[in-house]
Amino acid sequence: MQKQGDLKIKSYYVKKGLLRSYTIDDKGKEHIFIFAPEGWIVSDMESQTKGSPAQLFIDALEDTELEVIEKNILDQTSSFTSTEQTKAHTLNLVNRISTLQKRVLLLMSASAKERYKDFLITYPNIIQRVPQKMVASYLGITPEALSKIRGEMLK
Amino acid sequence: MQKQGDLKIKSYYVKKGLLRSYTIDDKGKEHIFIFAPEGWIVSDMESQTKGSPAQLFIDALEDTELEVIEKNILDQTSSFTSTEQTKAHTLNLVNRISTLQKRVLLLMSASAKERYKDFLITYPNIIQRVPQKMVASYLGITPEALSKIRGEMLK
DNA sequence: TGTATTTCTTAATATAGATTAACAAATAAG
DNA sequence: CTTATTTGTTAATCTATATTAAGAAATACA
Repeated sequence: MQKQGDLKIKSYYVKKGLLRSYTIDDKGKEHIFIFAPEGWIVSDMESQTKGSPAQLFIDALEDTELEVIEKNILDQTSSFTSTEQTKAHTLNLVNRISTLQKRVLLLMSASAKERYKDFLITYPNIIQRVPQKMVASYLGITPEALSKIRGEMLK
Repeated sequence: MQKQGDLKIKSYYVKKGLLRSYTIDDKGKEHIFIFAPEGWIVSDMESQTKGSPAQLFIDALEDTELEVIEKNILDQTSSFTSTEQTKAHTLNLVNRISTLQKRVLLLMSASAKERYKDFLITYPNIIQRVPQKMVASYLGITPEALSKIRGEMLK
């Protein structure tokens, strides 16, 4: 009984609080993939398939209450999951792909200011809750650059 | 019988040839998400869930032979799919997420030259098969910038 | 409380990559 | 073939963002 292709995916529903999921690059710099405030779902996913595309970390930026909504869907040992669960799960993955694709597109085609505006729409009233340097880390720019952009936008 | 959450996902195995999947941004510029040479799998996915994150196009850069490997997994009408198929499908999605995440990370943390090197590793011997301007489009830089980078790398 | 540490702002300078332009090389089309 | 169109190169200039630095504001800490 081989274990190849074994996948661990856990998804959490954020009932209260705020999470971030991020990586650390070669140079030791943090890069935030998503923020997850109330109502969002985060997946803690780790694929053994390819050479690991840098580990993902998740941590709480506020006191947070979570609810585990699915677990180890593809685990070879514990086999049975309902179709409903599978559907919900797949929907999750597809949404995640959409989000990431949009992110790639924005990084390739939009200026830092445009990306910041998109951030404000994607995460309304989160700006008050996270330090600006983390927003910068999400946007892929330096805190200084973000500060300047915000300054410009006040006119 | 409602249709909410209806998802269409088709995946193709590339037996021969070469595909590209790309978007067109507001400014009319093309941005390539992935190349798919022999042995790769492309998903033509369209989620009705959120405000469409820009349509994805797929087309062939060479005469290409495809094999449909899964279809409409979550289609509400045709319900039955084997667990095996579901697993393969999920694996697909997860791989796609890994790839996209790596892409986001590279766009945020690496220079154009570093991304180009990564491209060469990810797609060995594809450079001969696609026009340079498409590689540039994949990297998120201009053809001029890529030309310059290639020039520098020859020393 | 006051002091230390972290975060944010502002400004000067540096740099990667965009833009523009002109030309060369390759490919397509008559 | 000959010409027209697309693709790639090179170089000059411009611009967005990084880097560095120093001070201000906020937060944590003793």
